[in-house]
Amino acid sequence: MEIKQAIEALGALAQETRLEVFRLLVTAGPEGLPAGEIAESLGAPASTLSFHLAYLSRAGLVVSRRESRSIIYSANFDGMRGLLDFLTQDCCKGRPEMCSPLVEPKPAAAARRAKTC
Amino acid sequence: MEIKQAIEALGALAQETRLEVFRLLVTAGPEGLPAGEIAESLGAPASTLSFHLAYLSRAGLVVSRRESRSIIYSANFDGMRGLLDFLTQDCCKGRPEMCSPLVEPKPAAAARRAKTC
DNA sequence: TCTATAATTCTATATTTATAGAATTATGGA
DNA sequence: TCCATAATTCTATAAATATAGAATTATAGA
Repeated sequence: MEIKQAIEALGALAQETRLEVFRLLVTAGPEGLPAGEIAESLGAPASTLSFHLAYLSRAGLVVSRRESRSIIYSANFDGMRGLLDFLTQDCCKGRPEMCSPLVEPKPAAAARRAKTC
Repeated sequence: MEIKQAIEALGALAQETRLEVFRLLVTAGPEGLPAGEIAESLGAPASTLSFHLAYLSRAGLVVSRRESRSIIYSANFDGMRGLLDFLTQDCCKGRPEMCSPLVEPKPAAAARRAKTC
């Protein structure tokens, strides 16, 4: 991921409503949620949400698809992974020891990671 | 890291000059760089840089110390790690498989991570 | 103490972002 | 085709951010 793209993604998440939308979509998984449901869930007007969803979409953090009259939004995990990679490599540039272990919230995480090693 | 703090850190990095400052400070390491050198290095006026450095500082991504007449800024790796943890846990909430392996740039990284497992 | 240096804070201005009602577009069913 | 629903785009306005010169503060050396 290049720097311009990273800045766009960072800016997309640097706002309360959008970060909440993203979190909501992450928990919703690949099935996603229709725009209206997201707006209702956050208690914001449809036009405001539409603005934020477009922002997240431009940033590559969510994707959308039409399904009958609804437009379904879902988290773009590849996009998020791209951002995390950018930050990690940026942060660790030349000094990898300073940013790892990246996550160690509870034993389960360590076990999970052990699998991939 | 809580959500307000994460938004501040994301916002701090979501701007070209500040992201460049942070990258510069990461490569500079714990010794850091004086404010003037950072400004000169980026070709921006001192007052502009001061504004951005204060922003990064508020966000917990850099720290400063006075050294004679200079003020030395350095990357706060703990702060950055906090942000990465927040994002990773947020992104992976309920579906950890979607965001790992987080980094796999070259064999060295895998070896490095293997040590921590 | 006086002067030069390093940086910040003050101030004004320009730019970008956010909010939300009104108007518009797209879809599906009667 | 006509109507209701789901969303977006348009528009205006408010709020936050970014830029940079001028003034101020802090430190060190002569």
